[in-house]
Amino acid sequence: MVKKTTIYDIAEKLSLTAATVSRALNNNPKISEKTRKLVQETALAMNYEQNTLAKALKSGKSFNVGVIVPRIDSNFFASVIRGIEQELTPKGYHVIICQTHDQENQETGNINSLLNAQVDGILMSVTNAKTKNKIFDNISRKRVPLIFFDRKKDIPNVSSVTIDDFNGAYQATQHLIDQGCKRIAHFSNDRRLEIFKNRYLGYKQAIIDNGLEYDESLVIDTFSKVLAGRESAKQLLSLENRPDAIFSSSDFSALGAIEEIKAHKLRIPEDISVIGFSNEPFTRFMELSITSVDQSPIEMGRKAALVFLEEVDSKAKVKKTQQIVLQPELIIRKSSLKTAL
Amino acid sequence: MVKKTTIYDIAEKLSLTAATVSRALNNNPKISEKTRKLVQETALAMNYEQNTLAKALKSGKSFNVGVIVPRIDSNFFASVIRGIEQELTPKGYHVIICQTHDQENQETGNINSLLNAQVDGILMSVTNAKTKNKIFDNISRKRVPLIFFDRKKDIPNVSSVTIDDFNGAYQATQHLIDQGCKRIAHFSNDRRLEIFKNRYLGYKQAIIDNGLEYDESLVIDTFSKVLAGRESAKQLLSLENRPDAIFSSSDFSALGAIEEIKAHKLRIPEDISVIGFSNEPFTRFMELSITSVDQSPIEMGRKAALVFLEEVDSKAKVKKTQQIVLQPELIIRKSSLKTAL
DNA sequence: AAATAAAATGTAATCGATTACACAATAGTA
DNA sequence: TACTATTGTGTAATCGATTACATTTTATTT
Repeated sequence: MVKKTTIYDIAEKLSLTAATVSRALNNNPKISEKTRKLVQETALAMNYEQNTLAKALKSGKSFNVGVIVPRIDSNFFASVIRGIEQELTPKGYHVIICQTHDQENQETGNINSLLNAQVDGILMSVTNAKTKNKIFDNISRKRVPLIFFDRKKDIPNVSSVTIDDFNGAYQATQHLIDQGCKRIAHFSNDRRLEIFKNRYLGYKQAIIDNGLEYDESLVIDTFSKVLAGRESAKQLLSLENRPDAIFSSSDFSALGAIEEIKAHKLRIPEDISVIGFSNEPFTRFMELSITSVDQSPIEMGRKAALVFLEEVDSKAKVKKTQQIVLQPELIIRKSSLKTAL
Repeated sequence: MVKKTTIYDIAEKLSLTAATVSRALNNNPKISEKTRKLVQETALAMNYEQNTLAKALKSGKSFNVGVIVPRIDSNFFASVIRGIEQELTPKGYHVIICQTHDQENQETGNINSLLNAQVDGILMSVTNAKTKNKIFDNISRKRVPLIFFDRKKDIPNVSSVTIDDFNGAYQATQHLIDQGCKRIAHFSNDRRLEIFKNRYLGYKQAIIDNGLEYDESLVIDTFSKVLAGRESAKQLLSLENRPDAIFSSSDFSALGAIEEIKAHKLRIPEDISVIGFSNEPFTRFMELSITSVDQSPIEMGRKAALVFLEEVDSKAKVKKTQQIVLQPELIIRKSSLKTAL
């Protein structure tokens, strides 16, 4: 291991003290311009690089930020992370990414690991399961800023950046109605999570506002998986009065539904229209492109990062909690468009 | 900020010294069973948690490992990362993920950031561009283990985990020939990267071994993008003697080719067969599922992590460099299968 | 020139954990 | 009992950077 240059080495070379060198490098005002320049040039010449660990130990900051997501191989979460990076990297933070794979114990483990690694903050999207609040108490006890994005929990004093799922769902459902659909089914998911609850509520409200009949049997609880979507579609297609549209809370289950509908030799969108949620890239790639609700993930990540930056540098005793809500956009494609544009 | 429990707090409470507490917690043999138990119980009761920064400062290790990939929103890289996590997380390491977005300056910046953050190792897949070796000298000068996966560079003393791209390409091409294809085109990419060079060579060898004519004009340099694939396919379809198959070095450009072929009202695989590379999930999802070469990314990640673990703990003066090569698997789907199974 | 203010630098403690070395307590032996 | 091993703890330095406080040097004022 090659010995790295420290401020002591620089100090010795210039017959100064480490304190002076430290101040010169940090542009402390009470250092002469001459010394500052001399030190900085010498540091450069000696290939000096600050030991971030020492700095972190002293300052109590690690300049690491933890991001916990259900998975990274979804375009949505990858894009949120991209947005977070865009704001945080320039500020010197590093983003440590952890995946929960939607498992509660993984979530708890991730949080513990991150806290143990002294992260300066945690930005997360919670898992499907209803996690015990104990671990979150742990975070707040340590005064580590916690910011939820997309999938939040209602915890006092925790900020969040979400989209208006209700409105996204309402728009999608309204579009289906405008296209002439009368019996619109909905693929829901764990409604203990606000995102799924709100998508369900937006769907229901649009049905009611348009004077259509709200039929509980057309609401199916399923998962964000292609196979789950197939199963749920099969269930719907076996109804004696089958639906003429499906609004899914997930692109993946929407895809499964499309596969199943095709397997039944029904036409999309003529016989059954389909809309997904998240605007995953494949919805655009498909031969039969899928209408979906875009959640502006980059924007979401950036906003979450900005909230973190505010909180982490805040000395305020009373934290002002923010609940930012972004507006989603319906991207209309073939799977729901009966009339050519 | 709530004051965290330190070993000094425990020491004071038990009228011991920090040294004893430290040893007791680390199961140092020269501590009495009684003291060890007492200390550990007290630590538990006081909610003691080790300050990893202090430990890292002292040991010179950060227990952070950097992983650099072109992008995380590709199933392949996300899966490699998953494999790395599987091996490293249980050993107490944290994985810091950085994306280059295939840009050389980002790559250099990422490496610098990671080195600055004192990572204990860097696992990476290099960018397309031919990066100057200077930055890599930097890594080796610091004695930070560097392991390449998938996209490597030939640098002395650097281990790598790759797949046998030559063989994967050979298998794919052979399969096309077995299906009766005679004029097989190839979408290549930056052949300064070994993966693309080897896929090209495997393709070429299979053509030659089967006594077919190797036609340079059927090899197109393109990019791993849907649009790039469309453009390249358009180029091929305008040839007077157009190909009857395309073996693409990327699933994304294969998808683009399929779109273009369909736009020309040609049938797949009857008129033109298509094979991709990487086995991205969408290749399975498509209505017209795409034959592709699976690279066992999880396995690749795990292997790379194991190599890292060996190197990081090795006190050996002479590093034994490993070049691990995994075997790919051809996944045959509709886009190339003319005869039903 | 003397007195005072301002600027630059040095001293030393601190962050929390680890560990070589020193020393004390206990056990074992003659 | 006295003497040597053995085992368990304590002391204090260390990792590298930061910073309150003390001290010295330089600049300004009268």
